Amino acid sequence: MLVARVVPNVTGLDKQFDYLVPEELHHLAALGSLVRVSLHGRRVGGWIVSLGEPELSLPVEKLLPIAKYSSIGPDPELVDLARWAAPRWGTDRLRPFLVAASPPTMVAHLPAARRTFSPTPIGLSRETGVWRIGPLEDPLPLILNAARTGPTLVLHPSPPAGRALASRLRREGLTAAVVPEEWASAAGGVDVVVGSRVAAWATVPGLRAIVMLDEHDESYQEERTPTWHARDVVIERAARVGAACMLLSPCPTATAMHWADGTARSIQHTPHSSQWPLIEIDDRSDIEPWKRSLVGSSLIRSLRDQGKRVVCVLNTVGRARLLACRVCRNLQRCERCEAAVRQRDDGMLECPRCETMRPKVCQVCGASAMALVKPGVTRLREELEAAANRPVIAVTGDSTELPDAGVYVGTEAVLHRVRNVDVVVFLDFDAELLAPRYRAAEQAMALLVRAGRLVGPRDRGGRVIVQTYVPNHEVLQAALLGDTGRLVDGELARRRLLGLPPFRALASLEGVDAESVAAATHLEFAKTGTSANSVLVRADDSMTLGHALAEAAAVRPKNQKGSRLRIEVDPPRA
DNA sequence: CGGACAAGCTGA
DNA sequence: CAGCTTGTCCGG
Repeated sequence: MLVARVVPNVTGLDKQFDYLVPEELHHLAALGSLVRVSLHGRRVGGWIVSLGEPELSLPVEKLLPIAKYSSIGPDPELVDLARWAAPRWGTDRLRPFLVAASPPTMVAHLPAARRTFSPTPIGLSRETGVWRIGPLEDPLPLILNAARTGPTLVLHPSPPAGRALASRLRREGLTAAVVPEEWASAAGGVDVVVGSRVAAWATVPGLRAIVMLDEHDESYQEERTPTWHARDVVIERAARVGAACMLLSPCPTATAMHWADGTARSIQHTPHSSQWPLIEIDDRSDIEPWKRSLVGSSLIRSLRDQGKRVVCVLNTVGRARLLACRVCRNLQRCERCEAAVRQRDDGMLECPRCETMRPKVCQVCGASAMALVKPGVTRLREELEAAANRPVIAVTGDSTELPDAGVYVGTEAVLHRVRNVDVVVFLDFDAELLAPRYRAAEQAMALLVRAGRLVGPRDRGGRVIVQTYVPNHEVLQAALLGDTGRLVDGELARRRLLGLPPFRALASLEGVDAESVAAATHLEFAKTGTSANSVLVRADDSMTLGHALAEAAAVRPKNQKGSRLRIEVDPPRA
């Protein structure tokens, strides 16, 4: 009697069930296999997560047989990795991780291996670590080196760029598979498996090396809970199978650098003067604050250079985030809750806290002439157009097809939407540098890197202009000199002092019973903001944190309707 | 999640 | 009290 424990592929059902493996499936059923089982009278899909279970929850004669074998599933190594990842990100569910590790469509047979290199027995441990490379530097040589030692997994933050990389590797004579589309080919065996975040879970037989490109990129973290991060997954995975793990980035995160320090692995530096774009700091600190406009003189020069394509970045949406009455000079606030109101695209004033709306009329004197103290993208577009003497396009998150123009303005999403750019201008970079988020500095640095790549090398005229009131900020100085290494020591010292990651672990809880669940963990926690629905929990390490959260969330009193609890471990915006 | 079943509400 | 809605429980 062979018994299999199955995780059903059903959301909201975090239980595992035992089934008998029929005789005719003995040769097929493996750890990770995708099967169909009948559960409570319906047929559902699921994964075999263990076989020959010694302690059954029910007597064998009560077990149902597995109804059907569906597909080859994740390698057993990845089922184990999922068991590690679940508590790491505060859950007891394996399902989200098994989904990530599974083929998108059923796979009956694996294709034969196609490898051009025979795996060598030599270890690659000396390659393991963080590689700081220039933003404009080609990572291909590093990838080829890794691939020469055996099957290699390459992670790229953007799926299209990952596919392009796979084509380049094929042109170099290597076999490559892009996951999840070519999951079966990857599982059959190729030289290089390429993919984005979810590729951290790809089945790669004989894995020898993992190369993560742009480790700093935030798309490596899953937005839905569990909020797993591909960087932490590949570090653990590489350690488990004895593969090399190379994290590449022009601006590695403090977490990556701490890992490199802690495991005593080498951090490689490469020279990169020519691989840094030209960054120009527009110091605005000598301008009287009440006279300031976000359209500075350096920006105006670029706008009037009709041959240049210019992208302006401002992270304020709508017409304005802060307004003052031109007559009585009072700052405009919500008549109900007193929060400062913002002006929407349609001109209405809206409270960002309680959503109360009113027309553009001063709540003190009734005048309707307003000064836009903190203007948004919509207003800036008009101002830029007047200064540029040519059309300016506002790029919002949802605008689909972009009209062709010489000048664009938008939130940082504009950096993902526009191509062939000569100049990127950050209108209010201090909002990024000084944002009240513990990762603000590295996030600001990552923005400069993205902008730098968009405009290309300095000898082709590419330029990034940064308008700021804090020109000596260490992020700006590091960017100016093309040396992000100098940032890390200070950043790590600050994080250690404040008890922040990577030295301690954080999770944010959101929902009506956030506070009671936080209390049940017996960990340190604090309310964030004004609402009791949102708390931040802290522990000495992420496993302690995750286990405590998974336990507390599992036993929480099943509250009435709408008691959704969102657990975000390693919250990116905290 | 989704089916089963029980308890609660409504209208004649 | 039939006929319907709403809530709670449970699955191998």
